Amino acid sequence: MSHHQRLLDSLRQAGHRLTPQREMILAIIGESQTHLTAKAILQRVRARYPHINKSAIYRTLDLLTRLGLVNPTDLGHGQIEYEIRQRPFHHHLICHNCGKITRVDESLFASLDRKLRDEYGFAADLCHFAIFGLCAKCQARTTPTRTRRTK
Amino acid sequence: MSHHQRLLDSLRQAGHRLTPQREMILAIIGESQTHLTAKAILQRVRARYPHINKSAIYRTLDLLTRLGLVNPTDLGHGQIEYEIRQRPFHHHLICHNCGKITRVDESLFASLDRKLRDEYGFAADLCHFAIFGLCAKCQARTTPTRTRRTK
DNA sequence: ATCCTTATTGCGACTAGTTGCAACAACAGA
DNA sequence: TCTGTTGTTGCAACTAGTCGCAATAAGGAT
Ligand SMILES: [Mn+2]
Ligand SMILES: [Mn+2]
Ligand SMILES: [Zn+2]
Ligand SMILES: [Zn+2]
Repeated sequence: MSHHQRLLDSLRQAGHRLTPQREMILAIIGESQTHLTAKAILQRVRARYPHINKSAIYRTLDLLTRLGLVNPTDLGHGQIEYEIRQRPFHHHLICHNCGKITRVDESLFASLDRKLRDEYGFAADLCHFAIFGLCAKCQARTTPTRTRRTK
Repeated sequence: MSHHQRLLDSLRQAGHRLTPQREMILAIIGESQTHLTAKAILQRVRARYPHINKSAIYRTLDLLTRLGLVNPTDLGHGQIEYEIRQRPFHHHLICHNCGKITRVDESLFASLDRKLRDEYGFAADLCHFAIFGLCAKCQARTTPTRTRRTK
């Protein structure tokens, strides 16, 4: 069964209607190998279905998020970006200074997940985090010798 | 030295000007014991200084964030909320289902911090996370006995 | 194939947040 | 205290995202 078909079925099985708008949005997110903004999705759908409105995009993305099919994430680009939710999960390390984004595996969060369950009984959604900080290079640069101020 | 004074000094020492607008915004965030939205801050500043514009609020909050003095966080209420950054850090567990917010200590992230440094040389800003998921009560409710569908 | 219920849509008006620009005012220097 | 530089402000116009509502159409039932 195709990836796209799996998404359509999830929608129907949750009791939602399958509209051409939703089908196209799902096709675009399902095919994409990268994070997509709502604007990018709108533009791509419009290419084949000019009538579509941005509300349908946002409402569909919201629905898919509630169903656990996509992850909305703020990667610091000024708009939310969407990505299909797929195992194995992954996260992103984002450098405040140079903007470099590194993809990391979900296993990093295993111990945090365990602690949250054990100590708080909390079942956390640890499926797509954006973690900001300084990459190795920028740490070296912004703390050169610690003797002289950078201006 | 007062809490408020410490914030003012940080601004000046970083080479920024101390305007009455900034002073009032800092006073309000510094005194607040809770997360505040930009709107709430604007309203409180306006009470004493009616002329102030929302741009000054957003720009000041942005500056304070860049200087590491406040944390902006999306707690799922539809607006960003701001809070003074203070040690010890803390994070929040937020239940998708009932909205309950639990405060947790920064120590939870110690092992993640270590792993990111060791494996990626990444110095993460782990000072104020919002972690969504299901609280203990809501897990019990939404997965009752696993034998019968909920509707 | 037709009908009916109601979920979903497009639309327009709204809120949250950002940005370019000209006027203003902090503050360093004299 | 006065002056000049330039960082900061208010403003207005903009982008991102949300919401209420009337029109539409999905899909279950007959
Ligand atoms: Mn991703
Ligand atoms: Mn907090
Ligand atoms: Zn970097
Ligand atoms: Zn709950």
